[in-house]
Amino acid sequence: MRIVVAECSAIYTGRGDTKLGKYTRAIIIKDDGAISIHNDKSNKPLNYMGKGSKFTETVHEVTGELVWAFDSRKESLTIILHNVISDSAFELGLEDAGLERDGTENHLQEWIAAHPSVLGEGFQLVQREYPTGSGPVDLLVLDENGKPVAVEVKRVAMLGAVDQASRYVEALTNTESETIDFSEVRGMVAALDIRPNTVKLADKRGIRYCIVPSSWRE
Amino acid sequence: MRIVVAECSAIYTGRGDTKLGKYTRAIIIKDDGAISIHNDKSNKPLNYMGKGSKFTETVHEVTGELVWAFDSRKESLTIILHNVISDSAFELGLEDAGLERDGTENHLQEWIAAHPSVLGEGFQLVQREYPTGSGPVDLLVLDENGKPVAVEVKRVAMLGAVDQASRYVEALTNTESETIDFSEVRGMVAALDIRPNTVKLADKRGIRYCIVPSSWRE
DNA sequence: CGATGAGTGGTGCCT
DNA sequence: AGGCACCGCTCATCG
Repeated sequence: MRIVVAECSAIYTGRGDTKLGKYTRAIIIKDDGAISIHNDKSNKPLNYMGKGSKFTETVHEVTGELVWAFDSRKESLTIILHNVISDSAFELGLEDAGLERDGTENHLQEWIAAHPSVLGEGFQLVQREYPTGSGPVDLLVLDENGKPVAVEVKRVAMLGAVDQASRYVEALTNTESETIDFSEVRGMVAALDIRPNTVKLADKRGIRYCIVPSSWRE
Repeated sequence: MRIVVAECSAIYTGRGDTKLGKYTRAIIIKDDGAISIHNDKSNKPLNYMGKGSKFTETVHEVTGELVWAFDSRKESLTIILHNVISDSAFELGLEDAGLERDGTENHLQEWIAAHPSVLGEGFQLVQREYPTGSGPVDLLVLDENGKPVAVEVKRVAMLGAVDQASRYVEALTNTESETIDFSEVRGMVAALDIRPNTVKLADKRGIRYCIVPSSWRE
């Protein structure tokens, strides 16, 4: 990892276009080729480029300043180094095992699949990631009457979760299946937290919802 | 900006839970209080904490290692410094003007507002960011027959864009207004690029769509 | 402070 | 490689 502190400017073109005026910033170049420009605020870099870009260093003909260009297939980032203040490198190694996550939506989905009764008395799991014409739904379950319910799982449910559930119901209705009658399929949102506006929208759409107790991991 | 290179471990609890095993990494502490832990791959930090967390430094009773704790209302990040390799600070200043963007969705929205005929012959702008009961819609326009159309603007439209348009139509239908009759309001997606599945969903929902020519900025 | 949506979102999974 | 949805998304904005 190389860290260059310099007064610099930058221009990016690609998915969008951005310009960065002259100021002192830190430029971080990682061993895998990823590069980012940081000021002294927030975690996100101002400009960046993923690994795999082609690096070329040139010297500006007139000013004599260093110009760094990072080019990939569809994007390019050009940095002008007006004044380099510091340039240091550190050997971190590349075998970092990285982050272990727990309590993700995927874990929550697994847990609900194993405990379908939290969704309602007598609910039974049919399948996780059940395919619909509009992407797979997190859980397909049968309610106490044996009617299918498409369940969208979220840690925090907002409006988009109800939209997703609605879309799955829309896609499943009129679906032909040998084992399940989808003519009366309904939608449901299961989450650790559901926002009030989201509840309102769910009610309006006839989408049910279920709050999973926050102690679910025990 | 302070950069500490150290062999470290970390534990995060909050929105999820993560663990970071012992390895050499760079810890970046910015002047606004944001902190992030980086290995030598990719631009994204492994762990991080936004500005405004409370920092406390303690010494582990048994091992004598430094322990850094960053706590905010709902989250906490604890870093154990097993071995500090380097510790340096740079003065970058806090007046950075930051990034100037161009070609954003907002610019596209402005442009369409100024050129409503790209949406269709005889279309007229009513208002940008028109409030609905479900968030403001990007553009409210009148079609060639004077009927209202709620337009969701995207650079690249995917399924969610159709969901948003649907939600605005749903919220506007039955809306009382002195100047506009919303009983027949329709939805529309305007974008530089619309994915095939998104077109299919729009057709099914009766949401119109419009592809803005990529030369729009000229 | 919560609510909502943009972003050069990134990243992983599946077709 | 493209489509699609999750992420401790982060961040700005607006109420």
